Amino acid sequence: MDTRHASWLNKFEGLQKLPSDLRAELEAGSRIVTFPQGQQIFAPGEASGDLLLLLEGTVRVQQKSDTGREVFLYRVHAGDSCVLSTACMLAFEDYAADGVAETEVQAVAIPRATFDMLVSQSPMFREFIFKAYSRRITDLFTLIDDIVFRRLDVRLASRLLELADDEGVVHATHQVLGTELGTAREVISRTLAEFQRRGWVEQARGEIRLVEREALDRMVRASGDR
Amino acid sequence: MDTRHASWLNKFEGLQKLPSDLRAELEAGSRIVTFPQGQQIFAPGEASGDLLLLLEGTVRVQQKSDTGREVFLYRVHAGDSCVLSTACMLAFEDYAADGVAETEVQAVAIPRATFDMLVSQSPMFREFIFKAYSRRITDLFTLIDDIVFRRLDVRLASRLLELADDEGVVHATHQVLGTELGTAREVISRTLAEFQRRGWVEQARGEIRLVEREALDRMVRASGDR
DNA sequence: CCGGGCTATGTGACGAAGTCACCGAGCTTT
DNA sequence: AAAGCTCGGTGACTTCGTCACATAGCCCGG
Repeated sequence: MDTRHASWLNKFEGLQKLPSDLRAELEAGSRIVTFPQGQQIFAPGEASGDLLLLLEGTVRVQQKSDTGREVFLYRVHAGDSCVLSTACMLAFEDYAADGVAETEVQAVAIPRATFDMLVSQSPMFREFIFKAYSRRITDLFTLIDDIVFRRLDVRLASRLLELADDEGVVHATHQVLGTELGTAREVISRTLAEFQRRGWVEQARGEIRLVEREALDRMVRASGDR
Repeated sequence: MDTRHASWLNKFEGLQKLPSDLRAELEAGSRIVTFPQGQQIFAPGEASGDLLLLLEGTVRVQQKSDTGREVFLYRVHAGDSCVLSTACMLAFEDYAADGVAETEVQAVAIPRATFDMLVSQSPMFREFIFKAYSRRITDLFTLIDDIVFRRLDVRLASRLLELADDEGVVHATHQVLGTELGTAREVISRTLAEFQRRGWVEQARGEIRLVEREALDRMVRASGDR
């Protein structure tokens, strides 16, 4: 292994301190893959067989309902591992979630054999994996909590702040925001109209400019933070 | 190890075929514990340090919200492992879920050291654990799907059928059903009143008698099953 | 540069669900 | 039997989801 180049391993906090023999094996026993934007990365049917660690880009994981609507579940960022693909790997029964590349995605694909080897040999790697699982589970807990208890305007305000770019502009249609929050487009339209009326945002087709971040922030803050 | 008595290992489908040396180690390196009904089994603060496998009884896992209300997340049955306790084990940051013994509970407590040993030595045990994680995650997916998309009357009907005993009686207060479904007591009261008006159930303090299981069943069936 | 045809957004009416305030009815305790 | 609790019932109101349909911005071929 070439030790001059910055190994992708350094992107993953839990893996940086792996003993060097395992690092080498991991690098040798995996490969780097890329997906174009919009590509379906995993789906109920097709078991990929690899564990994916994201280097670049984001993957959105969402649930298709029978009724055709979709709920956003969580987002996998660079530096995260996509543990749901291990569920795929184990060919675990019926689940309706699928993962889509939101941007172009670069990831490390660790095949089952390498994965098994590492899990058995390295307590550190195990911890990495288990932490990833726990994190997903706790994320889902807070999502449920949000859906059940928090008001929609607060959730929307909070999400807008998250999604805004450096200029304070969110590039997303009302429809997209709707599925992100598990609600209907109309509700988003109405809520945004209200924000606009208060002078907090300005809207154009496909984008929302945050004019008064502070106001949005205050709204979020006023209801149990997060 | 005494091989005449039925080992608790046989209660767990994924563990029955463990090689006998590992079986022995597992039995030796773990202990059986019991909790009285109502006992808190794990909570955000206290990391128990053990992985629990349930032999008898049920544990309800729920999320406390800041506002004081609670959401039911899932139920751990006999034969399941309580993987969230591994999250505890790893002392994983902030999560607000806690586990309570619904009945008297008997479980196997596997300490961290034994757990580590088994994970590293047995692919079968690994699969057992990973499947347990995946199962929890997919359960949470369907819970979210339910909360977002299914009508409350359908969810209630379905839950009543699940919770009914052999005589078709559900022993639970409206409040309890409310938190099970992540909704308010009043809503449950109203919905049950409607069921009663239709002659599907009869109510007494703290119990609901299902008179027309078929009707409830039909209602569930009529909306995308499950 | 004009007019389809697409996609994004606006709106009103209504139904379903959650919230609040308060009441009364049953069980328990003393 | 009275006090005190838990459980359940009810009306008024708000928020949210759904449906149907209108309008507005955008792209593209002619």
